[in-house]
Amino acid sequence: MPKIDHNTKEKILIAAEKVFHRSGFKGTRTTAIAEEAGISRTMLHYYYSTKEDLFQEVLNKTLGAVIPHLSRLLGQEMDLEHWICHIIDTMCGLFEEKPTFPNFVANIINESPDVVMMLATNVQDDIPSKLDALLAVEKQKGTVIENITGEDLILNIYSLCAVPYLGIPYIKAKENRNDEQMLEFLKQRREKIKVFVLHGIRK
Amino acid sequence: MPKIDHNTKEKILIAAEKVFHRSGFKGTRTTAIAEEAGISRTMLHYYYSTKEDLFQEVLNKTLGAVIPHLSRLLGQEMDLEHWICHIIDTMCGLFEEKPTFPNFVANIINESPDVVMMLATNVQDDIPSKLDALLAVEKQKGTVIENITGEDLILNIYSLCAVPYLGIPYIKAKENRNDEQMLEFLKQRREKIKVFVLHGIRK
DNA sequence: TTTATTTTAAACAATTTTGTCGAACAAAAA
DNA sequence: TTTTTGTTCGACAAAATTGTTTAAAATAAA
Repeated sequence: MPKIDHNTKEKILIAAEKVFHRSGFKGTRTTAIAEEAGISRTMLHYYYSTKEDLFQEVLNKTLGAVIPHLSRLLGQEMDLEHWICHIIDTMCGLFEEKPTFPNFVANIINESPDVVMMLATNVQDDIPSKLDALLAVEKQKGTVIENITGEDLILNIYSLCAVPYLGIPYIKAKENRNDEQMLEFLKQRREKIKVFVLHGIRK
Repeated sequence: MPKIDHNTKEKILIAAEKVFHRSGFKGTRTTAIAEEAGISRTMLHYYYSTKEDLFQEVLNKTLGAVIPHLSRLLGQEMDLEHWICHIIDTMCGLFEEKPTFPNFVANIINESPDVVMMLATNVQDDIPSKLDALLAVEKQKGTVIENITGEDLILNIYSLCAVPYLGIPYIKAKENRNDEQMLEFLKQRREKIKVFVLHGIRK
């Protein structure tokens, strides 16, 4: 039995992920995906019947990639300060692996109300509530400000980590950075975010 | 001389702004703009010859709306702390006026390399450098952390202010907020950002 | 070699999206 | 009133996009 060339199918999925993430569903042309993958548009329909199907695969793959990061995050016991650093490392690690992820999230939020509803009802509140618990400990010790919740905190962290990835083309153009310099910028930024957040909640 | 119905033309531009901001150029259908404006698609071509033209008008209008905010911002002398609060109020005020603005910025950055180049070379560095100057004063006094630049700071502020607007549909769905509750959330968030940022740079 | 699978190119149809045209209509000017 | 100018709509043409089909290679397994 002749084997299937998973390589091409995989190439298409990777290209589709890139293009769908950047441009949303309506904004992408299947031609753009084929070009990105370096194959003919016929091949695209050979492995994935329609644009909708391919998008669904991308959606599954992308959301699936978040799960292991989440469980690794939740499976460890430490104090607030260390856990915040842990969250920032995990989040930036995910974005380094999938730099288009923040774009994808922004796009589906504004394009697919059904997916948003699914996420809003299904996504675990584990992280905000764990943060609330750790915050409560520190508040009693008087080491952190009162007027902040776990939800505020995770929103702050997501904001700080995600925006640089939303603006990569701009940040590169602004200072004429090449890919290597961009990575260095993001590496430094991760550490700066840690300092900023830890100070930001300190009383 | 018969008068022109500026009302319809304006309605189209407002609708186009909304749709282009949310979906980018490739992602928007002129039908969606016409529906949003409550007029027929023919009217759209009557006032604006092509989709490209209309997008250009939206681009001009949107970028034009930023100028007064910027000049109001730069025209005042105050210390670091007050100026940071001033920036946050100005930025959130702009986003309140144009809630789709952060989306628009994210879209053109990933869709229009030419606009990005134009912005990257033309946009004033007034704000980062003014922040640098104010930071230098405070660093000498020893009241703020050393390892932060004006660029870091403005990126932090933009991140914190913009992301909630990128995620409005999600934030509304998550807690079943209506429009009024959403406004209240954003109002409170503005104040929380001020506290967070001021603490975040404090030594 | 023979066979089955993968790949491409080209042509094609179907659908969606964009843009145009002409007739009808309204309102102001003559 | 008639004419002119500006506005609106429906029908239509043109272009772009998606998806299918065919034939012909290239490739890998039997």
